[in-house]
Amino acid sequence: MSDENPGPAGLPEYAERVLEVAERIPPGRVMTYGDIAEWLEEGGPRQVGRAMSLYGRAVPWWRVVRSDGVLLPGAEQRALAHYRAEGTPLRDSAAGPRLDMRRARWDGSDGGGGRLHD
DNA sequence: ATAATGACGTCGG
DNA sequence: TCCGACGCCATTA
Repeated sequence: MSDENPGPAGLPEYAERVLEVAERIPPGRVMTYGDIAEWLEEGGPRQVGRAMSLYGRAVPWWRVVRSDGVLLPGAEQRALAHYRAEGTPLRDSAAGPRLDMRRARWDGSDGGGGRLHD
């Protein structure tokens, strides 16, 4: 049987962990698919992306982004509105606004002294 | 079992 | 900066 091991919330355990991290990302900051995978020490960027596409609608999905800072295809306007509202660092490129990963990327550590950037 | 697909990532040109 | 080729890995066809 194609078992998915649904957790208490009714979704696969792995997806549940991904969503848990996504909810942890502070406003104005973002995390990449790859970073979340490493942080979980399980799966890879594509698995995180899959989990988000299937179950991520209930969490701040706009804070989970690609490493190159490209806005989520198909939801660019929605994402942009959130970024502006949260003050997420953006960058202007010829093709349009992109995330300024250098400043927006969050490593998973809380602000309490554990910041590695900036 | 093999091939194609996807909310990815890195590298070379 | 932009674009294509490859690598990666679970799911689908």
